[in-house]
Amino acid sequence: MSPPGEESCIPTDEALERPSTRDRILDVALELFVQSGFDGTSLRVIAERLGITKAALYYYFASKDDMLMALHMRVHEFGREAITSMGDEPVTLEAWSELVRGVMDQMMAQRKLFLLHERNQAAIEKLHRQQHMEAHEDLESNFRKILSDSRVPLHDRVRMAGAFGVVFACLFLSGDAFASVANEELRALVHDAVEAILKR
Amino acid sequence: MSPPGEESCIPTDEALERPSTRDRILDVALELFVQSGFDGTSLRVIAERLGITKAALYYYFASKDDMLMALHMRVHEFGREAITSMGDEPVTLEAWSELVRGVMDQMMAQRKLFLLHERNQAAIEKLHRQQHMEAHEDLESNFRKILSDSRVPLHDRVRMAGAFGVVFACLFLSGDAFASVANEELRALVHDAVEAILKR
DNA sequence: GTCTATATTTCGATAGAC
DNA sequence: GTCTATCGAAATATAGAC
Repeated sequence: MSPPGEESCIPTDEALERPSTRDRILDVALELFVQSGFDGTSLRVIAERLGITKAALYYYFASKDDMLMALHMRVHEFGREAITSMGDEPVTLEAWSELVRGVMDQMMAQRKLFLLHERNQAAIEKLHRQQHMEAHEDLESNFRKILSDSRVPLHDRVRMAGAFGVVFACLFLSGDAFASVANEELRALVHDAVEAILKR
Repeated sequence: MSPPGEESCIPTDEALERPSTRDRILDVALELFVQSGFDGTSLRVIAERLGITKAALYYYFASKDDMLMALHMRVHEFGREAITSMGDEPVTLEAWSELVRGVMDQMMAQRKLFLLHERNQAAIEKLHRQQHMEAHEDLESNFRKILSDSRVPLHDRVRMAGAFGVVFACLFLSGDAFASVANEELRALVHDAVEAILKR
């Protein structure tokens, strides 16, 4: 009993601790949700890959949706600071360039988490509806809100959306076309392209 | 009996004919697959919205997958000419600009069809696996093949991917942020942004 | 914490009348 | 072409022993 929620990570014995069962479940779930989609992944295969049974999963998660929610929350942490750093004043192209660069770094570091969102939009939106998460403040809704800010010239907003699209296309839409390119080299090339689109 | 396949459209009586039941089914399915995802849409709700029963759907389609496949094929027609127009010689930035412009027009005209693909990648990939569609020649696989062509400088390939991302972000990732903008105005602004990224 | 066993539901699909 | 009725499969989720 007393199923563990999102426990605070108090390192009891230095950096010796292996990932908890809960985290191992989430790692496997993330892998499979990206590969086969949320709906295409049954609890049975998740359990099988972990070497446990379906029922054991329910000790850690109240439902399958709960797993998706836990993974969804992981992404939030990243987007939060980046987005909230922009206040309510109109965004400038220079500030946007800075933001896009930061988001790109996070996307490269947490590739799978962002792929999860790209490939399971329907399932995640369903979650949002069920849990009445109104003022949810996630990355893409804030992204869209900024792009709707009529105080910023339309020309600039299109460039801002486009700059983000450059990153998105190079990291995700391109599949593994750039997989053989070193991270630093790709980062520099993408950043130059972003600059080209945001420069006046 | 004799369930109708993809019939050739011989206009029997001028432009008088209303959409066939088969097409009405596909229209509703497209709407719902985009809204709730393929897996999140049951045949029951499709039938209900059409005012018929589940069983009636099977007169027109052999399976639910068959519906998705029919919609998938609709997109193919668009991408084909655009992609096959580029032969096997290395793509230039100028040719790519032309191609991106054409794809953008098709995306604006057939928005829902492209949304279907963006939001149901997992389901469509599963289709491809089951039907062993190897040399499938669809839009995104050709897109990725071109971006992997090592005869083109990496710098240019990143720009090409980015240019496509600009379109993608402005039309899809931005949601309805640009919904109030006239098509022609948006088209011009996006194209300028694409030019900025493809210009040497 | 993990198991076996089972309840419950929903969905895709089929059979056959009309 | 569309219906009623039903099948069979697979999934999520629960109960309770260990």
